[in-house]
Order: sequence, then structure tokens, then C-alpha cells
Amino acid sequence: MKQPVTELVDVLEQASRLLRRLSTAGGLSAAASSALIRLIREGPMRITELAHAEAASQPGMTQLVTRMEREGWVRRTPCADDRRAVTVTVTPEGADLMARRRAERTDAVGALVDGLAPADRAAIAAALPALARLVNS
Amino acid sequence: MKQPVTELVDVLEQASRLLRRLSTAGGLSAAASSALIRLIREGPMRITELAHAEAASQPGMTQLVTRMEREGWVRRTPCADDRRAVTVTVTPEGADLMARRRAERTDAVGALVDGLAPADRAAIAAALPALARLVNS
DNA sequence: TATTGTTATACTCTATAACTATA
DNA sequence: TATAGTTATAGAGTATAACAATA
Repeated sequence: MKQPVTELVDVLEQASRLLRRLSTAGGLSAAASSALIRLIREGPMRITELAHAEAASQPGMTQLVTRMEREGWVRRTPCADDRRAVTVTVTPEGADLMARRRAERTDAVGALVDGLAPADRAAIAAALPALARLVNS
Repeated sequence: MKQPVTELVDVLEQASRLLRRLSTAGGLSAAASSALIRLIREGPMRITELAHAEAASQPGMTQLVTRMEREGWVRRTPCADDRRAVTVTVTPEGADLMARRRAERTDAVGALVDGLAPADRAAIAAALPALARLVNS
């Protein structure tokens, strides 16, 4: 699989650009939605943890959390065991917004999928588990 | 293909985040590399054309081109037939940088692909043409 | 002294509005 | 008057350096 890797990278890059222009319900930025997805999937966590997980700097994450808190998508709560630290939690409003964004993106991609030939749809469906393992590795 | 669309969106989102953290040779931003990829693939074009193609505003593209010109990746040349317009051309330096970035990303994704089971690699290879049609539609 | 988080500062990226030059 | 591009201005996103409070 030598040349196919090049094609795969091209496809993934184009997919990125496609998604970047999709929806963005309620002014959700890429940085904010990535952090919210993680907080929803992995639960509340500290600024430092979130910064590491998102490959961002600690000050950068402080600022992102500040903007998300201002929008009402997350909440800071002091840690009981360490008074220096805070825990970032997704609010119901933040969770709702992410659900809407997900639905919008699913609709948009679904429309594109509907435009494919049945054989193409089948090939993509068959490759999904493999692709999931690839992007999670 | 109802539930698979949801999975497909998840996979594409994760692929985006994965690529976002890959390489970025020589300080290439996502916006710059997307524009450079297009200019290399489709040839020199005007600011307005490039702005439309990249789904950006005209002033935004003027500024991106200004930054890329300052880095030596592109060149502005006046249009012979319309003295209001300019043509944006990729320099050899810009093309070299994109080639390096592409190689780095191909290596990184190739390493991930090598970690998959042979059946997974085959499934992804089989789906590539379909995925290419999807992201180009 | 080390760690958690914030503030200060600077740069990229992006948009809308106002402007200049040419058509 | 319409179009091509630029300039002005503002806000998001991000980084490093300097700082505060707590461990």
C-alpha cells in the first residue's frame, strides 16, 4: 500500500476542508467543538488535562474555556481537593448545541452519501470500522 | 445507510483533528496550505477566483496572499488584459514546501496504516475511490 | 521549589465596511 | 455604475513569557 497512502492523505485533507465549511451551529468554532466533544465523551476535567488532550497550551486553553464559559457552554468549578485547580464541565446548553451541530453535519454528509452509487456506499460502509481504527490509533 | 452516516461523520471529524496536529512543515497554516494545494493543482488564478474557490472573502484572500507573498510562497503578477486584476502564482519555494509537507504527512499516515490488520488496509484501499468521489461532490 | 491557572502581549486568520483604480 | 483589489478595523484562536496562588 504505497501509492494508496498518498491518495488516502489527499482524501482526508479534502474531508477536513469539507467539514470546516459545514454548518457550525450557533457560532461553534473548530477549537470549541473539539474541546466540547472531548468533555462530553470523557467527562469533566481540569484545564491542564484538557490542554494536553487537545494538544494546546495551558494559557490557550484558559482563554478558550473563558470564551466558552461566556457563551454558556461550559462551567468552571473549583476542585475540592486542590484549591489551585478548576474543573471544566459542559452545561446542558453546551450539550444541546453539540447535538444540533452533529445532526446538521450528519444531514449534510448524508445528502452527499445519497448522491453516490450504491457500490460506493457499500465500499465506504465496509471500510468504516477500519477507518475508525486508523484515526483512533 | 442510516446509522453509518453518523459513524462516517465521526470518523471524518477525528481525521480532521488528527491531520491538524500532523507536521505543518515550515509554519504552513491550514489556510495557506489549502490555497497552495489549489494553486498547484489548478494553476495560477486571480484573487477573486481563489477567494470563491476557497469559500473565503475577497479581503480575507488579499490578506492571505499578502502573508504568503511575504513568506515567498506565491507571487502577484499584474494581468495583461485587465489592469485592475492580479494573478497569484506559486513560487518554486512554495511548491517545494508543499512537497515536503505532503511527504511528512504521507509518512505519518503511512505509519498508522502499517499498524492496521491486512484486512483493514484492504478495506480502506477498496473504499478510496468512493471516498474521493464523496469529498469532491 | 513545583504546579495550576491567569494575565500580558503578539501574531495569524477571518469578516464586514469603506476606499481606490479600472472597466 | 460595476468590478478587482486593498485598507481599516475588529474579534477568534493560539503561542510564549511573566505572574499569582497553592501545594
